[in-house]
Amino acid sequence: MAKKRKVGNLLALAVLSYLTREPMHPYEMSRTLRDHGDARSVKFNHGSLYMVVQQLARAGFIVEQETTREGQRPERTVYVLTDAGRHELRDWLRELVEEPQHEYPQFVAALSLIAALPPSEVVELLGRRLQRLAEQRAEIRGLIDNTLAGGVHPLFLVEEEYRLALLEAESSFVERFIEQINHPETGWGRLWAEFHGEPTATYERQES
Amino acid sequence: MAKKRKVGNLLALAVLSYLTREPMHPYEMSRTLRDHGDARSVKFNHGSLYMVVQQLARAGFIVEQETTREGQRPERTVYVLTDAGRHELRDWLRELVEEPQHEYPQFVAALSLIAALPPSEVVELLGRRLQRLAEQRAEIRGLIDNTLAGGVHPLFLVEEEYRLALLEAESSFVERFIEQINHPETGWGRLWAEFHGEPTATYERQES
DNA sequence: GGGGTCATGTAATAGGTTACATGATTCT
DNA sequence: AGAATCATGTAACCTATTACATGACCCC
Repeated sequence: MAKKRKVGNLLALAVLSYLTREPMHPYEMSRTLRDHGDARSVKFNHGSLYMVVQQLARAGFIVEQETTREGQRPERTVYVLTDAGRHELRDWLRELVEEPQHEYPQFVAALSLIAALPPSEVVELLGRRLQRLAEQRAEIRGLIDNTLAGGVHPLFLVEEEYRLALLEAESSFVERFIEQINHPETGWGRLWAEFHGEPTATYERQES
Repeated sequence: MAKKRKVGNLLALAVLSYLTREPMHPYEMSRTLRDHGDARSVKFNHGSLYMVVQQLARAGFIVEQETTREGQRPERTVYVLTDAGRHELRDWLRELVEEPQHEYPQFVAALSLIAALPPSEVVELLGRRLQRLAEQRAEIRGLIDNTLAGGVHPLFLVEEEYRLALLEAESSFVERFIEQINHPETGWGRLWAEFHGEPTATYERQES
């Protein structure tokens, strides 16, 4: 499924959504992206924004409203949403909410090739990952609490709650994985280590 | 963190890893990617593979070994891993296992802008998402079971187990989210609906 | 023996990221 | 007043995706 959009970059989705509120010039979008914290959810970089705006204009989803200039600053072009644009926004959002997309997180790739590292090292690395995951969770939790304390409605933080849920799931997974490698009876570590020509002592079954 | 790699595409990681086993020509890599099912974990497309191979060669991680030709088929160039390549593979893998990377899943973006849709619709869409999530979980579960039945060691399926864990977490999250919208006392639906100028009947508190 | 599709690669195009440019403002 | 940073945009470069090309093999 997942139809091919004329403009596929998710930045474009944010732009469309901002323009439903009021016309804007690119720099203001840029500012909003960062201030409003949406840059945590959508990959953002200055250059791409101008590109995306162009693409949206070419596709007829937005149009130039006026070009103003203050003093000697560069001109700022203000854009407005068209009907087509409003439609695209809804349609796209609907699709994203309804259909889970197949994605390629880096950790998945790493896991699929992880046998290339020796198990002793993997266990160590996974341990460090657990720490970092805990830090990230704490950070998000902090962000959520602070923002809520400022009177923001929790609806505007769902994406952070979601991220948090995923991080927790990942942490549990990693813990289980470590145990599976280390388990003295049924652990995978032994075969794995042999395969690497590593000393297998750590994984040796204790025949008492 | 996350240092800048000379070749950043994860396809390159797979290529490096294949080449630790034996020299190969690009088409064989392509084949392996698909047969071995790694294309589920690493975004793959024919064109990009040749590009990545070029980049790896330019970076000195692999070198041409020989160029053979069978009959009138196009030439096939066989590549070997260099020491630098072997080193890059380990270093990269280590990083990916140790450091969780900040990523931008589509659903996160959608959630961050979801207030742009009216709550009644959102609930419906989320319901459909739940179904699809269940289907995907079933599919992965099936894949895992079949593969295990074929005698493959579970270590080579960790990435699928991981995916599964994430899908489960997402499902729970979505269920909770739906409840939060619908909850008759504390639900978010009401304010949200008003904000959209929707009839709020569904969310009206029943003052009996 | 003509129509698919497999094997194998190159070239054209579009997309995204980094670097550059330059007036304005603020800091010390 | 010079340094740093903000505001605003363009251009150059690199990456990735699609399209094109062509001989071989297989099916009916």
